[in-house]
Amino acid sequence: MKGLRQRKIREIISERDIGTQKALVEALRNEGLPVTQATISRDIKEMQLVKVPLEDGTYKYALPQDQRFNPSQKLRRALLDHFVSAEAAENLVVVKCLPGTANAVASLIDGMNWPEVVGTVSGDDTLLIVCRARDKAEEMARRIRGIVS
Amino acid sequence: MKGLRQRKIREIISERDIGTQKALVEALRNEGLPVTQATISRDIKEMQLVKVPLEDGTYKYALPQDQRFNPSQKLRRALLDHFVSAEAAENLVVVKCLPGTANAVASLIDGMNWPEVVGTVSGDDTLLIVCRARDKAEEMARRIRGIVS
DNA sequence: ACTGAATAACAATTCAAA
DNA sequence: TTTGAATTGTTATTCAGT
Repeated sequence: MKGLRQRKIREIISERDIGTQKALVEALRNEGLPVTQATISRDIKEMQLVKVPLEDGTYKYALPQDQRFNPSQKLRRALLDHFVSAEAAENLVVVKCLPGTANAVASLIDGMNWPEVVGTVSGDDTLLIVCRARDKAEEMARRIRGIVS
Repeated sequence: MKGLRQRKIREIISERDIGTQKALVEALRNEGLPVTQATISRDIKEMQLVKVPLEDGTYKYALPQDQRFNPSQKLRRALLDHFVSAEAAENLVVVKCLPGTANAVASLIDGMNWPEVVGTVSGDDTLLIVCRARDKAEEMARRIRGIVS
């Protein structure tokens, strides 16, 4: 339950402004995740969310900002959310993701500027990582799987 | 009182880990700034400080992270803390700062990569901004003064 | 406008349970 | 190990005073 809930929390606080844990409890209830404030408080601690005072005098919960700027953290989070599988085929890695998420993952991989990666191509739920050489593809597939495990 | 107190707050939370407003109240008391939690709460809101959950299970107050990474915000903060005066002289701007702070300010100005600036030289409480042309120096002095006003 | 005292609102933790 | 209920601790705001 916890993993799903925490992902949902990230989703909710990214989409709209949530100012209190009570508001977050209600938002989660509406998403079919009944939970109490005590649990949310623990989640916030674990996820290292912060309550940010806004210009307009209100507050909102937000993701820790260094994670927002750190490309490999972003990729890790994206993979944790969307990754299904990764397999090497010749000089390619075929990465399966949840429907509609392959593009997001691909652009994060692009953003890593890994030297062994020539580029990526993505569809709806699958993306290809084009590597410089066959042996690099195997290594890359392992790296991707390693990130989520 | 407020300006000084808020600067002191920034100083304190940068130096050591402060986990609650009560702890901050005490720290300020020790610095000769008697104040109550209510006021701290308002300062935190105004300064947009956040309470960050740390890896070790504790919490600490911290500066908003985008300010930490934003060079012009950093310069602005440094100037608010340390700036005394800025005057153009030929193609130079002579910037006076509080004792011992000129170096810090100079390196932040270097970091701005302003095209009209050739470089900076700094002593203990004075720094020179070397501009490409005389008319640029006047403009630069105005810009510096503008930042703090 | 700024502040403190009191209070309300909110968040973290304890304790017990599954 | 995870959770909720109750509790305690902490923080935001109200209200009054300067």
